[in-house]
Amino acid sequence: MAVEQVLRSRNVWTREERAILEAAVSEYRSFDARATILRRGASIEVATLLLEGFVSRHVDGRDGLRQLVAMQAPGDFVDLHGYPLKSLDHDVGSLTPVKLAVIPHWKLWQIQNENPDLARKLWFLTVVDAAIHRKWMFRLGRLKAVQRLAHFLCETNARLFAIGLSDGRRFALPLTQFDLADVCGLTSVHVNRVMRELRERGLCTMRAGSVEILDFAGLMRLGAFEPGYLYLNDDVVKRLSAGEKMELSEDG
Amino acid sequence: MAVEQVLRSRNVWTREERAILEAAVSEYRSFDARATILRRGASIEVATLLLEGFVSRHVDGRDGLRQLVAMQAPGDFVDLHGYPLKSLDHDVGSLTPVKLAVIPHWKLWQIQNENPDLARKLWFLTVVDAAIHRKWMFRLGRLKAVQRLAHFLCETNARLFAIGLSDGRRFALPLTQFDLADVCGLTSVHVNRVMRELRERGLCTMRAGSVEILDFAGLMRLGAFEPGYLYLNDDVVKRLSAGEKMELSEDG
DNA sequence: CGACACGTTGAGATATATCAAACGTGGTGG
DNA sequence: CCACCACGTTTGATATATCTCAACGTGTCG
Repeated sequence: MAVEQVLRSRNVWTREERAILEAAVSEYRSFDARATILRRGASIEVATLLLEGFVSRHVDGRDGLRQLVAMQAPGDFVDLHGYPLKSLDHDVGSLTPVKLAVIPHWKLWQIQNENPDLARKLWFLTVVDAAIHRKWMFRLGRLKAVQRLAHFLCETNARLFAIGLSDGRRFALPLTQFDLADVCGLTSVHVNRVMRELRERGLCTMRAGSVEILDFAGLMRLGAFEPGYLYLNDDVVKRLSAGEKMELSEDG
Repeated sequence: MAVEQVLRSRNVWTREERAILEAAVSEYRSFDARATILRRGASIEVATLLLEGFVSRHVDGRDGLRQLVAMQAPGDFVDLHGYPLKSLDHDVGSLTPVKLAVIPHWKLWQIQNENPDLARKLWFLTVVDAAIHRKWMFRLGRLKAVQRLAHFLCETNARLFAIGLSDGRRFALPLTQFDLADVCGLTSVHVNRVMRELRERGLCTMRAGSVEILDFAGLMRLGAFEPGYLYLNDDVVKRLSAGEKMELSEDG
């Protein structure tokens, strides 16, 4: 059912693998918006697949300093890093109401023993996370505020496009300007001014949790965005730059 | 020989696992300082273990913008992410003269099939990298310049201590102020002023590639450094905070 | 209607970048 | 041995990006 469905979006799983993963689910969970799903340091024994909604992974300092280190969309595992690590170094929280599927680590261990091919795909997902982390470091360390926002919006558009949650130009993004600030290492006040600049330059608007990209090429140029690091399928990238709407394939 | 040796430092490998990894080495390589080891986008078929020297992993933008995303020390794999990814999203270069051991991906594949326990330890290494990436994001996004340097120096001290390359207070760090700037998302001019501040506050000095931490507790406090995200052994962390010199164990 | 969360704007403060120059210092060639 | 150069460090003056503090607007929900 739901798991099978959500795993179709990315083109990485075979039908058989989707079935194995679905069979490994021990439990389904739901959370309200803005709930804490996992607290840093807690030891964990399950992996969590996001079925619906958006999840944030963030590092908190004292003084209420918060840095988002990842935003997860449906089809993503939110804490797969916890399988080799045993406990997480950061917090996980819901941005919207979410539905999750829970897979116990011991079932992943079983999968690892019986199906190394599938194991390597799970490993792959965690290193793609790491690749995205690296781009975020570049963004935080070397881009100006307006470029950081531009880059993040391009990235989000591409990722959501790949799972059918963006048509290539518009998508729902349930983040406040405070959240965007925590993504980009800025204050919410400055995010507000930068969003105005993006609007005035005719690149992009965001109102009521809904993003519309008016000039994707211009936004990509401004944010120095190149999608390679997302490790999406070539055809997705092509359709995205062509502005076509993505069709979900029936099998991988 | 060399591989066996360098893998002893971290306490993660059993003697047998070290032997398996050593047997998987197909080749040894050396590079001069400041050489390019791997270029972004190149497809790769081998994993590389660093035996001697320091390696940088960095993302380059146009305009010569560079952001270091990791610094690797002996015992680290420099491109293990490339095994699931097939091609890397970033560049790898030597900071000093380096010696490397090369393990073909097909041997890792063999290991993955025959030894899932060892496979999970390799996976573990890549997700520890990701955990460090996340802390670097926090550093870049939410800490001030002086805190970023303080945090990086604490981190480096801890990591080098764990492999016997720091006595807990002093270590060789072959980075210029330009490199430190690329680590911390700053300019080299500002790094210079911040290093002076650290010196004047009696926290830390760095001359001729050699770091001396004068007040580790103070430096940790300033940089909000907590070593949990490094996933070091508890006893290493204890000895580090106690200021003891680390002994290398004979077996893991 | 009031309370609350979020967005918007302004004025002024501060951290960091930029540009420019001088200063070691170790190596190299004459 | 000196002259010179390449490279990294140090310092100063000024520019700019971003933050901070404060206020006000706007929509939603009970």
